[in-house]
Amino acid sequence: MFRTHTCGQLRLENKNETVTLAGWVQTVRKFGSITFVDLRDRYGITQLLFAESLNASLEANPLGREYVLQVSGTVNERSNKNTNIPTGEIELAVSSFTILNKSAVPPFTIQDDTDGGDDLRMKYRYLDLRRNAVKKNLELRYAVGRSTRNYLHENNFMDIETPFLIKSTPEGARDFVVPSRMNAGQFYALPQSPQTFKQLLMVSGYDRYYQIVKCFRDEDLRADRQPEFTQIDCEMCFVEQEDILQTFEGLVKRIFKDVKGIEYTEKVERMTWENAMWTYGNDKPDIRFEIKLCNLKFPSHTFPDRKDISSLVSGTGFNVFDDAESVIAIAAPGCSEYTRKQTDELTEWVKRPQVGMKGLVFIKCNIDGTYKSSVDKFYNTERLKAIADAANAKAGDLILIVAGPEERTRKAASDLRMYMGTTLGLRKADDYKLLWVLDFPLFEYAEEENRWVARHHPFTSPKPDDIGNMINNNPVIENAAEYLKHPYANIKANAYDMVLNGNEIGGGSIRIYQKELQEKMFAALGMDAREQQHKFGFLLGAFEYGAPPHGGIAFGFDRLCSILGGSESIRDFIAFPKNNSGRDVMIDAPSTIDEKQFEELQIKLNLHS
RNA sequence: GGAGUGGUAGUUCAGUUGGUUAGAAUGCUGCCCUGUCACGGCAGAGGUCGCGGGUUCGAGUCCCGUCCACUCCGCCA
Repeated sequence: MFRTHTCGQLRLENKNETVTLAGWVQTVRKFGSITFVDLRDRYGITQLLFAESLNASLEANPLGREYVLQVSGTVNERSNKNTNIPTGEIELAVSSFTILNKSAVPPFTIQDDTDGGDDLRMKYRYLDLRRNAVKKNLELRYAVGRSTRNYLHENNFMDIETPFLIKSTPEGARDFVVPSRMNAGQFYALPQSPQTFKQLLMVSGYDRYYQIVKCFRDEDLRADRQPEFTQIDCEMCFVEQEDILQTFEGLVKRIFKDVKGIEYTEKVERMTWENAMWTYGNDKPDIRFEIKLCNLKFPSHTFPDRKDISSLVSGTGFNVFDDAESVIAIAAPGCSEYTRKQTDELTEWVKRPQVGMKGLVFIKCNIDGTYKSSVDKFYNTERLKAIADAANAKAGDLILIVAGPEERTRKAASDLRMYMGTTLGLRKADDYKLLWVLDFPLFEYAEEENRWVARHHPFTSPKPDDIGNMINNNPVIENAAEYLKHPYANIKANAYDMVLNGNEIGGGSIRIYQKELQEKMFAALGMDAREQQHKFGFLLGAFEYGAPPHGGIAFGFDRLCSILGGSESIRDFIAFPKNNSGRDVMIDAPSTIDEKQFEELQIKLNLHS
């Protein structure tokens, strides 16, 4: 045995015991003839005392940061205790030591507050992982995983592995492909998710399946996206939407309890997709704060059931509003005293290319009940008051109004809402609000191809009421300009997303399990019978043999961990993440391969440029 | 595919209007120090200013190109 205890273990009650520790040198503090060394392992830090008797030995074998050390000695009570660390009441008076391995000087400090930048930390990830801050994140990830497995196991879910080398499918994200040597000229794809396999497991009667599993999507990355990421993937049969919502609210609540010690007792809110878009301009709204959108003007075909109040802003000669497809306001609480500088900053913010607004209109609802707006020329007090009332603004609030094309304006209003929420400190880190978003549209219109694409995926069932509508109508879009009038535009999906503090943490649907409906769906997505057989013959075949009603959900494991860990970036919660360009800068992947490998695969490169 | 920001010592950064020898902190090395725990003190080493080209008497600084990183848009069923 290299050690009798860990570096986080010894306490005052171990006083006078003879022990052996092994670990890494965190710091060396030399005081002439005595030397203090902090020894670190996964469990903590223990201070070592090298007394005068070891001086010569230390000079012969000097210690540096990150040297691997084995030390034996006696546990002493410290004369000066350190209350900042759990082992701070004791120290190990070293009687003998062995340098198990030396270390080069690390390129950055291995501390909670490292001086290393992201790039460097990624390149030396094995050093970064020694840091307490990163270790805590991986521990949290492990805890989330354990909690998940415990809950699902207790609820009769069965962990079943599914293959990674599968078949490329047309819909959805770009596949990572893997050439097959034994089947020259043919390719596997890595799964974007185990979707079809888990459905087949339902057909096989494994009525509750789960897996914490890697998924692969070859798309451009973001701070919160990785080319390979992990999902908590689940499927159940003989269930309706309500059963799934209940089961997986339970899972998330359990994770809160196990990992964060939070009893989430309140009811999980629910909202239709239409209502989310109307009220928050976003299909994953952060409902921790009250600010809501006021739809002063909107296209009637987008929200056919909503009341038109555009007369409040139209017809005063203010062209920006008169000509806009949509005009949306939010009331920022307590901001009526904003200075010119502050409002200018907000204007600049919405004019950035990412937001893309031409400008921002302000109405200050002064404490004294008067109004002051940047468009006083066009709007009298009466109108301003009417707008303020519609926006639910109180005295002391600042109304921000954006105008322009519907989609962009709605997104800008939502972005602005989130920005103000953050700026005003309304998005509190320790506040968690769960939300189900329901009744998504089943289809989206793909302009380039003039056809429907599945918003969720092609296995999602329409709402029961919409099945007839789907079966009995021709999916072909005759008039591209009026695709919104096509019966398919209004079909709702039996799908649901779970949203936590403005993040989509999971999503799923009740699946199609009837062969005919599945064929209709594929046809709606532009697949003829031949292509359907080629791509999904196995699934259609399975549906001929007693497929049960089923549905499921998948949670983004990395993102869930990052939210629970209070971080923006999922990279902090992945042991070996990839950078923005999908590179692993530590092992330098992807890389070229040997000519021999190309020959075996019978593949030739044909690089552009 | 598009937009923006950045790249200067091992590391994190500063660097004025284009002007003498490019700085700070930290880390590193050496010496001193018996109670530190962000130890302290003294001394020292350490630079292809991402790369290429241009403007200029003179470029870390201005211009063009390029590479890399990050953030966002498109994309991510």
